[in-house]
Amino acid sequence: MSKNLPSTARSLPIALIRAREGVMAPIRDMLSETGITEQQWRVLRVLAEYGVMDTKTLADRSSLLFPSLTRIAATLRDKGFVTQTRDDKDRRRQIIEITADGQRLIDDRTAHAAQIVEGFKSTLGEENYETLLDLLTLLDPGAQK
Amino acid sequence: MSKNLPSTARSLPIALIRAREGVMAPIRDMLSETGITEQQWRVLRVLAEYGVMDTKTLADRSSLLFPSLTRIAATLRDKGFVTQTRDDKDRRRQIIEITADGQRLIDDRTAHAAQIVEGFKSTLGEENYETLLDLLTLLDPGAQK
DNA sequence: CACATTTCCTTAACATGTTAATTGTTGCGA
DNA sequence: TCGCAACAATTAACATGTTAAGGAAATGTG
Repeated sequence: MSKNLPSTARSLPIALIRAREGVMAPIRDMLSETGITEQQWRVLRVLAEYGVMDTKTLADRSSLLFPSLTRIAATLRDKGFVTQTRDDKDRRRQIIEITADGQRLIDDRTAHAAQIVEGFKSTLGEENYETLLDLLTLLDPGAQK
Repeated sequence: MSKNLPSTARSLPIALIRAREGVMAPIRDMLSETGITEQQWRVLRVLAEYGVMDTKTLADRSSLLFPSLTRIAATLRDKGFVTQTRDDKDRRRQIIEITADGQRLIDDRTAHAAQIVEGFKSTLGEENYETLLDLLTLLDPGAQK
C-alpha cells in the first residue's frame, strides 16, 4: 500500500520555507538600513548573548555551516563588528569576540526586533507560538539531549 | 516597558532554519543520487502535480524568486527534464512543461519520498503534524484568506 | 620519536537567495 | 500613431548554502 506524496500545497518543506519567508520579511526590512545581512545579524546576536567563543561553538549556535561562517566572520571583521584571535593553547582554534560597535548595532535595534517578535506572538497567539517552537524543535536533529 | 529579545536558543527564525535542516537532510540524501537539487525537485513536483503552466505561476507555487527560477529552468531544460516555449498570445510569457524523463524521475522516487514524509509524521504524531502545518501556514504572508 | 589519524579551519566550485538594473512586449491614453 | 507606464523575464552583483578538497595543528599509537 504505497502512499502518495502530499500535494505541494501541503508539503512540510515548502511550508517551512514560506513561514520562514514571512517571518524574515520584517526582520530584513529592519536590517536593510544597517547594511548587514540576516546571517550576520544572527552571528552578532549569538555573540552578544553568550560572549566570546570559539568558531566551532559559534557556528553551532548560529546554525551556520563552517564555510559560511568563515566568510561571514571575515566580513564582520572588515566592518569592525568582531575581532578574531588565535587560541594560544590550541592554535587551530579561533576566538571571536564582538566589538563595542557590534554591540551597539545590536543594542540600538533590540527594541525594534522585540516588537517584531511580539507581532508574531499576537498573530499566532501566545500559546500557539510556544507550541510551534516546541514542534519545530522536535524536527531539529541537533536538539536531542 | 521594553521587552527583550528571546534567547537565540528560542528564536523563531532560527528554529525554522533548524527544523528545515532536519527535514531536508533525508530528502537531500535521496536526491544526491539523482543529480538534481532540492529546488529542482520542487519545481518538477509542482509541474508533475499541476501540469503545464507559465513561469509566474510556477515561481509562485514552488516558492522561488524569479531570478532563481530563471536559472533553475535553464538547468532543467539542459538536463532534458522540462521544455520552455513562448506564449503566442503574449510573447512576454513563457510556458514550462515537464518531459517524460522528468516525470519518470519523479515517479521513480515518489514512494521513497512518501516514506520520508511518513517518518516525520510518526516522529511528531499525526495530529501534531497537521497542527504544525496549520501554524506554519499562519505565518505565510501569501496564504491570507 | 615517527607516523597515521583526528580536529579546526580555509578554500574551491557550483547552486540558490536577494536586490537592483536591463531588455522585450503589451496596453493605454493623448 | 506616438509615447509611456506596466508587465514578464533576464542579467548582474553579492552573500549564503552545500559538498568536497586542502592545510595546519593537535593527538594517539607503536
